[in-house]
Amino acid sequence: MDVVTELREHGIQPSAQRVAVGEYVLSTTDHPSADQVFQAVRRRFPMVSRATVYNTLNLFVEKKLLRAFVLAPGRIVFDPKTDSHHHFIDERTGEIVDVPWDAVDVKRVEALRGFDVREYQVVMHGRRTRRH
Amino acid sequence: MDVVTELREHGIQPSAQRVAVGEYVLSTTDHPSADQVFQAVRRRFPMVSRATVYNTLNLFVEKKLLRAFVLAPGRIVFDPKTDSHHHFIDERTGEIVDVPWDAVDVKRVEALRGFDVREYQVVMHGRRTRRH
DNA sequence: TCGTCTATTAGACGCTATCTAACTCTAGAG
DNA sequence: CTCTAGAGTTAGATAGCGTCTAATAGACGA
Repeated sequence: MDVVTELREHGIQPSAQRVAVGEYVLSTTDHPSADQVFQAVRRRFPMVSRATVYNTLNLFVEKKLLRAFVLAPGRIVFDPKTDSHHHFIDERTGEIVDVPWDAVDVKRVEALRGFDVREYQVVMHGRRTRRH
Repeated sequence: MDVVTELREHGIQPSAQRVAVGEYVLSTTDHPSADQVFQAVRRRFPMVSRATVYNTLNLFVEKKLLRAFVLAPGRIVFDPKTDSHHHFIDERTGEIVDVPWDAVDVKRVEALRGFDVREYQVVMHGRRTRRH
């Protein structure tokens, strides 16, 4: 889908900078950090400022175009997959891989006493044995 | 168990500072950040330095007295429970609560193709409906 | 006691993210 | 079309967290 349309559908005014950020971050599977997004966007639009990229990413998260995922201290990474899925983190490379929701069975989360669980995911650590 | 003994059993030379850090962090269920540990320890030992607290926490993690979790932005959180368990994060207060391993069923993680999963946990977000 | 290795310290540093104040742009009213 | 208010962007300052450095202090065996 067109990025401009996608922004409008989520109630976001599509400025040039927002489209530039969106074109990069909404089509990657790399789980980039905010600064990686900043560097990537600046390659095409050298006048874009750090503040705008951070503002835009936070806006996208607020408007549910992106999800933020906390990987390491001081490092939030962004994920354009807004449907539920799990994450696997390679302990050697730090690489983050999406794991399909159905690949793992999780039961009884909803029945937890004393908690109203709105969302959850399984976070796995280990080593990748082969590419997909 | 005595903190001094616990340190020795994990191959850690028990200095005064390490015992002070250990007495606080090994007996709390609060999931404190490194800086919270620093503030708490400094209340009792005002001469202790930030670097020592950070060094000590990293040493404890390395020696498996603690586990470090990155669950909230910009915050490593330390957890003296070294047995497997899950985590629930209250989206209003940021409070982190341990969830017993058996409270949730997770199946098929070991069978994931292409991944050697060494450890995993379920991270839940939502609202707490009552105290335990 | 001496010497060496370990531990601690204050402060500097680096990185990430947010804030500030000035500016530029845009959309809508008239 | 012009004007204006609000939205968006900007560079740079600032804040928070964690690590590093160089010097000092302490512990332990010979």
